[in-house]
Amino acid sequence: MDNSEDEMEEDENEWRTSFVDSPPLSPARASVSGSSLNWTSGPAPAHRVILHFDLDCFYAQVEMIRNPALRQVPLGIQQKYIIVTCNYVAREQGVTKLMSVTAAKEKCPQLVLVKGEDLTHYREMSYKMTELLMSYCPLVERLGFDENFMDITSMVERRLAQTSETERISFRGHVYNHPNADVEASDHPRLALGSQIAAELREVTYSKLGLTGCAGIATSKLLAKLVSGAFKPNQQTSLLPENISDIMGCLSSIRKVPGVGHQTAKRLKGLGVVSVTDLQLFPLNDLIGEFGAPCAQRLKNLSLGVDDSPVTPTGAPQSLSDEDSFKKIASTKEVLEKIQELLGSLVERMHKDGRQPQTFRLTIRKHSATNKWFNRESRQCPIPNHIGQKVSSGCCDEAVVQLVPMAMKLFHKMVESSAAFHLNLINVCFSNLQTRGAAASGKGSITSFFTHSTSPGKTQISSQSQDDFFQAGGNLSVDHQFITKDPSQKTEVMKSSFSPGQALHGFKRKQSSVVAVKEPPPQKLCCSTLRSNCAVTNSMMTQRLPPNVDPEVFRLLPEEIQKELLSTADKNYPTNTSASSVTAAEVPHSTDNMTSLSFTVTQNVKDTKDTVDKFDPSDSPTTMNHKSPAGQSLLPGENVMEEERLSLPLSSDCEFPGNVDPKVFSELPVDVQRELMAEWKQQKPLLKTPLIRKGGKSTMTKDKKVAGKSSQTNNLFKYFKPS
DNA sequence: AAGTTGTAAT
DNA sequence: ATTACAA
Repeated sequence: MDNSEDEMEEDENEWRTSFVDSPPLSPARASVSGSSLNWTSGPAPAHRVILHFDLDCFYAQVEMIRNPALRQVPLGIQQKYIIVTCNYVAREQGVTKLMSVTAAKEKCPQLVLVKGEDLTHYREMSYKMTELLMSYCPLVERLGFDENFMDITSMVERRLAQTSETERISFRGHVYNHPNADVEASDHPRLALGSQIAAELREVTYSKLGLTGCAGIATSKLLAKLVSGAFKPNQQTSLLPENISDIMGCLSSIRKVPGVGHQTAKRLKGLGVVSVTDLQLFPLNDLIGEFGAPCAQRLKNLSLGVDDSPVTPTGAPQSLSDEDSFKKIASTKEVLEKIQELLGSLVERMHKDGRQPQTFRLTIRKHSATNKWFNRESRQCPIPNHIGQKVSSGCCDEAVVQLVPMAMKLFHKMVESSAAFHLNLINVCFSNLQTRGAAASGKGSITSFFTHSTSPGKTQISSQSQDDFFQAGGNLSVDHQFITKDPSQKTEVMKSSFSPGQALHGFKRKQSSVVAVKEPPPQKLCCSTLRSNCAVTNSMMTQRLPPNVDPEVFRLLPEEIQKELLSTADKNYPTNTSASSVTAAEVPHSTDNMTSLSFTVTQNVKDTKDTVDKFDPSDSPTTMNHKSPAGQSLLPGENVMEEERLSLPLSSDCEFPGNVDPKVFSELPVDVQRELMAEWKQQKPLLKTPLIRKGGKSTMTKDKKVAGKSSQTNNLFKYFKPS
């Protein structure tokens, strides 16, 4: 324990070096371009402030938003025979994650199950979360569907600079190992400000998306992640440097250290290393012998709570895959059918993404008595251009037809189909995703965004740019001037990746955030509050509300849900005014993925289905009434919405140029909307360089970004039956 | 471990 | 192409 001082010392140094060193690696190219940026010339932050966000029982939350009646019952999300997650009502009754369905039903006979094999809704909500965070600060890294890291160092520094000496800073939420709030926040002003930002972001995700979650605030990804789970659910915790050794020491085994998986743990065990302290004290040289220098050093550092890995913006996914597991597939015919089915939905998803896949991979899992888990084999091959084009251009059926034989070839490379075989799983995957489209390079105005929807291939906002977009001070316009292309870069062409109607996951917003905002935010009172730039005004939305929707109810919904409803209203509403809020039906199958996304309850719940049905949809007004999480009730956020409503011109006030899709328009950040409309009024385009850039770490390898977001069909309207 | 994705390193 | 790791 007397080496804890040393650890911290070391950590401090790590921060320094990492701050100096690492930015040039990833986001830094972006910064190179703006060599004159004030933030680069300003004092370098002493250390980073990293947030880790972790949404509460994510799949269950999404289902509870889709059907609020589920909020009051024990709910489990079922994939095959497993409860992958469950809500807190179920947890109180002893249900846990990854419990078998039978065990869960024993523990909790009234458990309501929702099938969760189709990840569409989860994926969509997940990207909304990431996008929302990105609208405040571009340095967001996803970890799975329900976690995000964020490097808010520059945001914190800015707030710190704005904070007067005499102002008293305090922590929000918990502080690890300081149960009585006996913390002198002024000793840790950056972390304290980080905790405030975290709290505001959690409020915003609740008000806009209806999602609750935990946050950890610390000086590295490792620590932020470790501390975020200290208080659950829906709470946040900060970790002070003097408590690093506490939190590391508390871990029951090295397996708890993020980055130490099953295999690593086994090898460590072979060396007699089982606890975190074992690893801390284990001779580095011996460790190197087993793992090699880089890995060994990293492991040792992790055990000491040292992690200088940067938050690497994730962007659009690098691969899309679809898979299914099953008891047994033993004939070529079944294989073919399964592959066909999987490809059907994968190709459709790929098409919506808009990029063109260049590599196809087939993965299988063979049944085997021993080592039942982790025997996946795969084969991959290039996709001929003409087939890839069919995928991205939407000739899905034709594409599938041509892909199936390719897949079967790969299959035969792995399985002697003359002999008997027994498969447990099949996975199909597109990777090497290429941004499609010819370019339209220097579209000066972002209006081009609508016409041929520029996709920010590797576009990366310079990291500092619009974080704190709405911070007070009103010096906002400053940032944007810097968003110029790096002349030294090849400044690749902005590629168009999707057509206006297309729905993609996405990061449209990324590029729009690059737009300059001429006027400072209307109010000063937003000083300490976060404001999102992606709002659609309430009034704008209510105008377009279908007649059977109670505006009152509608207004109470999270903003994103409202948008989603609106975006699908035209399609769904007229035909689909349907009735019951809960349909008890078996999820048909994956072909149904894209078409009917209606909520379903599985058969095994027939017994409890009545319980659910009892909840009249007309309850939704109350259930959906999001009050702020911790009962903090009316917060800055409310004012913000008010402000935005007041300050944003309504869509009806302004004629769109013919080539502009109002739907797309409505999804833009308010500021961009405002600006566009100003532009249209004056008919004089402002000069906005779309900015491309990239260069990230591995110059070439990553082609991130792209995509817009998907507004899937969905049946949320059924919760708004006119009462 | 179970299930369905995704990334990174080898 | 495969393994490891993560949620």
